[in-house]
Amino acid sequence: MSVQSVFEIQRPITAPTAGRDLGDAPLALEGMVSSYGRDEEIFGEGERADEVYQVLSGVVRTYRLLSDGRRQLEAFLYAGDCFGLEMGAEHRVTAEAVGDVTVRSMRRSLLADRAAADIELARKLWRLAAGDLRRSQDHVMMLGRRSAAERLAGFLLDLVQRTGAKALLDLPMSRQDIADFLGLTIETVSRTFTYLQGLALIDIQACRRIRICDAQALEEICA
Amino acid sequence: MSVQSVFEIQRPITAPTAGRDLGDAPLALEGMVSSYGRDEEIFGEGERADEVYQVLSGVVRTYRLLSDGRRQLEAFLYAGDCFGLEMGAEHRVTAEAVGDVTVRSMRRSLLADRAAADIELARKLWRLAAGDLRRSQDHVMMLGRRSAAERLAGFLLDLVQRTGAKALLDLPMSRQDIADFLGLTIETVSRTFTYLQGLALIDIQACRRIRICDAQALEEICA
DNA sequence: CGGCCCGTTGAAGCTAATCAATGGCCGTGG
DNA sequence: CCACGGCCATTGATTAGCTTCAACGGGCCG
Repeated sequence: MSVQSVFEIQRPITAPTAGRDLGDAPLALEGMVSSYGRDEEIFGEGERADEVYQVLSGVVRTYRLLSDGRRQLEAFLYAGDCFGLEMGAEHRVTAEAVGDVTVRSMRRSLLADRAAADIELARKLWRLAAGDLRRSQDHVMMLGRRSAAERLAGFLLDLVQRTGAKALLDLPMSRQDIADFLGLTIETVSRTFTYLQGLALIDIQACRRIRICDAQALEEICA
Repeated sequence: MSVQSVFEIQRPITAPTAGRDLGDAPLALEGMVSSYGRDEEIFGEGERADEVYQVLSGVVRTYRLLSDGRRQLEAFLYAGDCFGLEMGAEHRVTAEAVGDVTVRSMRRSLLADRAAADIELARKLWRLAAGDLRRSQDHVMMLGRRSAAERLAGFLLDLVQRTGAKALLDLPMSRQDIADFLGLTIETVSRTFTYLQGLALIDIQACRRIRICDAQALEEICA
């Protein structure tokens, strides 16, 4: 990890942030900017949660491990997304850079102070938590009693929506990451990619470059 | 559904509510009390989310349906738990009474007004969302790539913790409810109950009355 | 050019789903 | 009080889908 600057000027974050009902500007943290390389840990499960983070560029994954080594990914975070904001004293997940990543971090205590004085900020934090909740609930829907094809189709469509990509999807994450997010094995994910390509719903131009050929059919698969 | 009274005096809710870090009293809504019978709908997915609810007695289930009829339960709500608090205009889940239930409801707009003035209330609402998020994330962990025994063991232990039961668990919900919560079929849930009894970890005194014989072994199963 | 990592593909095994039948509990009515 | 019917849970037999184990391939970097 390398620290690049402290208290830079806030640039508006252009990435889509989940819930948007009342006209609310996306949250922008203020604090120092850091960089992380591929697979580098930003914070670990169980560490003190003193800092809150926001992705500036790249993609971050959060996950928890079971005692036997199985890994469950909780989320992929894109530019604009915040993470590491805990109610308790400790981080409940590990956060790692999927590829090269830059993040802005802010002291949690500072954010709490601001929120105590600024009702608008408090509201934003609430929306943030609610947005994460919504995400997590959608994740539950994706895992319970769904076939591999349903899970992968849903995953791809979610990525399309989040990244604003029209048809050409760049997957920053490995097959293993996808498998651990969807509760499948890497082999099943790979086979399911091939299967969807066989249906002409996607085109695997490279293993991390997917063309969405028939988004509507993918939606139908999601049921 | 039957309305019983309006603006009753608030009684302190004694049920355990998830996160508890700073000394915070549990949230108590103010509003009218209603009763619902078994399987009665409190609100439906897609309806306008004008009211927020808190369970006074009984158990409530929330779920979403897929187009082919599969049902994914999101949560079981016990006394003290709040539900129906949405960011958007519509309810994202359906809420039903598992058995006989009484709830207190409050106009969302009223709650919003209070929260705008009362920073302490706003904080409570945030904690509430954060608690729900934590629950949902635990649910994700329970669904991704876990065996039926792991899921059921985790479910039973979660119930023990939430209800404060020592060893004798009263299950208010049907096997179908459990199956739809855990992403399994009713047959698998039933077989897994039998399997855990075979290991002498539980004793099925009646199909809705379970004695936890070896909580530690159940925890080990959860991995 | 060679090695390594990641992804794909193949074959066999296993877990949970599906299809089907039985059993037990409870409320109703004879 | 007992018989019947309906609902829920359990159990059995079979099937389907995913995992596991294994080998191969292809791209990237030294």
